[in-house]
Amino acid sequence: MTGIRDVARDVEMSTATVSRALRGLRGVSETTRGRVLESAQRLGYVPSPSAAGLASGQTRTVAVIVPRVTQWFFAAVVQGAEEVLRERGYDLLLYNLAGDPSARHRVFETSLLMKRVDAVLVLSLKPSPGERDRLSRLGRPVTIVGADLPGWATVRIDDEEAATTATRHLVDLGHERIAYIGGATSGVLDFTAPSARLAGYRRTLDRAGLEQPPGLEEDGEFTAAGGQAAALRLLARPDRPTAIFAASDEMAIGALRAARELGLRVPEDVSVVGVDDHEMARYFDLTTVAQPVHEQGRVAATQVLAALTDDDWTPEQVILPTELVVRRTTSRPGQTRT
Amino acid sequence: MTGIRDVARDVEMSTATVSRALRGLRGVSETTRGRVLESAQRLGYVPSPSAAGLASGQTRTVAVIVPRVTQWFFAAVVQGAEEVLRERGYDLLLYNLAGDPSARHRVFETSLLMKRVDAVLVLSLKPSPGERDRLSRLGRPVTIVGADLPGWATVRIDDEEAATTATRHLVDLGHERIAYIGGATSGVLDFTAPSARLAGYRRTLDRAGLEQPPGLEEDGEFTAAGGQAAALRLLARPDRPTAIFAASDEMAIGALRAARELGLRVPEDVSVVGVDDHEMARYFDLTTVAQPVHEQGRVAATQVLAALTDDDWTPEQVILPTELVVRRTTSRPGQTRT
DNA sequence: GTGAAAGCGCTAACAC
DNA sequence: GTGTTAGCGCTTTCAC
Repeated sequence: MTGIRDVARDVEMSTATVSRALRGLRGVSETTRGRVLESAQRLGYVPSPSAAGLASGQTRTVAVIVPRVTQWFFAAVVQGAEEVLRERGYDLLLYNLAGDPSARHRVFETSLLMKRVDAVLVLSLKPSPGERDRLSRLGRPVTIVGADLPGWATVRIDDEEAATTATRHLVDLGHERIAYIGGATSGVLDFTAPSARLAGYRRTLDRAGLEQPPGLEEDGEFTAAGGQAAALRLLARPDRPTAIFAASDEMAIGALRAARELGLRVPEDVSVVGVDDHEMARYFDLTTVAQPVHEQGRVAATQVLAALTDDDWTPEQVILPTELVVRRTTSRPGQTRT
Repeated sequence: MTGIRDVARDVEMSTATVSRALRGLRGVSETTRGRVLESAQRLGYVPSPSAAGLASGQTRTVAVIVPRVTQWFFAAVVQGAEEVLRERGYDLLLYNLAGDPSARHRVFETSLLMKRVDAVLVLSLKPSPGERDRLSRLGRPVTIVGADLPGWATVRIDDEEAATTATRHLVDLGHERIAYIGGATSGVLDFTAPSARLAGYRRTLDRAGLEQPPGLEEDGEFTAAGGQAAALRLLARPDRPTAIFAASDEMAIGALRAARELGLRVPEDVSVVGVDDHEMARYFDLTTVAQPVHEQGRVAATQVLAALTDDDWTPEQVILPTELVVRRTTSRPGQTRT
């Protein structure tokens, strides 16, 4: 296993110079650098991250904590982050919280990340005060995607605005009985989206002067199955809503299925709009409020890397734009789309 | 930053004993272990993976190389692998090949993985001879998911059988013009699935004594968009097929959309069957051949960990079962499902 | 622009 | 059951 000493011996230089040359530091003559690079290449030298990490205190690794990789949204954010990390020579350590209830505690409460990574990306989780405390004790840059947490570096969309856009779209079409499918607005799973989207929905109905009969807000757990169950309850009501705003495309897709099961036509009998622009949304002809998913990952990664490099870096809150994408699951009440 | 020496000093023992106690090695009295654990806890000791890695030559990290995390199939395999790795205290380093054409080369051809990870999981990629050479030179356990590579540890389904199941389902329903949507069977992207599934399709038609008019096999690139384009070509033919077997659910979903665009009813005008049982398949009512995705990840991870632990380990080829899931996109030609 | 030397924080071999 | 002693393979002062 050729090490840096072998290269040093080969070019008849000290390991210090070889190390500097290999890492592209200044203070090495171009001739030397050239010879070192050639030698390293020829000898098949591969640096040891453990040794470099131990000596320098930097691991060139970033932890990405994700609730559930199998959800397209998270996978897409991870992919965006991976791209920029890889570009800059950083590795991505994946912490998937799904499937193990104790995982969240292990990752956040024990400080196992401390000597393991240079920075942390947290996706769609709003750390509790205790968890925030731990995170800051890490003494490492942290960026949170999809949550609103003043004082922390965050990347997200304006969830309330997204919900407003979706709801207003339904209002503008002439709907008056508009139901909402969302998720729990409290508990450990409260990232920002559930409450902010609910708020946007309510406010928009308010502004439109629409009454909000009780029972038109259901919990769909941000999954397709949950959305289906929620929609089944909503659509079975005597005062059936003519439109449903689901706070995520996956729940909206579940709602579409519920409608079909009940023999209801979409959009003639019920309009459905979601949020995300999930990769499958277009195959369902789903009207939705698109958000830049991949881009959020890129921005978040760029952010922590900047924090690692710049001395005078301060946490920034980035808000990315959303856009209504009208497809074929929404129309005026009782009408086919024109 | 408290290190192992602080703990050693605290319990008045050597760092060697503390190290042994912390790692649960035998040869430490229970009393000592107890005191060490308590002390470590109290002092907030966190081990340094870099130091441990340097000293032991083990990183307790496994690389997972995936073509594209945003594809549900890969994300699900990753999730399965992550679960068992995490259980056993291993970290997962994600290498996503999508989005960077040079990534594959960098990961396989340079030996950057060598001192970085203890083992490697490769998903749905069939390494070229050169890449295989590099991989074995790593001197680390490697398991390949979704490819058939004698001599290597692999986990997969019987792709030819899966294709046979799907095709025979269509034959049994009475279809005679059955088209196929698959992917390139050569080039760097040739994992086993494309060619094996094509073979299964052809063989089944043969056995059924069905002629295979040319032009009924199309490339859908294993994506929904590709499947849609392929189906558009197939369904525009004068001798329109009455059924389509798509080698992945994502392509099948694209085919469903193509049918809808052309005003064709599914399954009355055209039946469609896929492979995978994608999480969205049931929302499309898609008939498919289900494979245990998550489980393949678990088995693969279990395999490399076994290789790491057992001295007398030999590469094993694991084949997991598939199962036909009949939903509503297939029927007798010209008929609604009964 | 380059080198010498001192670690980084652990683990492992061997001694007792 | 526990301690001593060498490193693991780099990076980083501090000299020159």
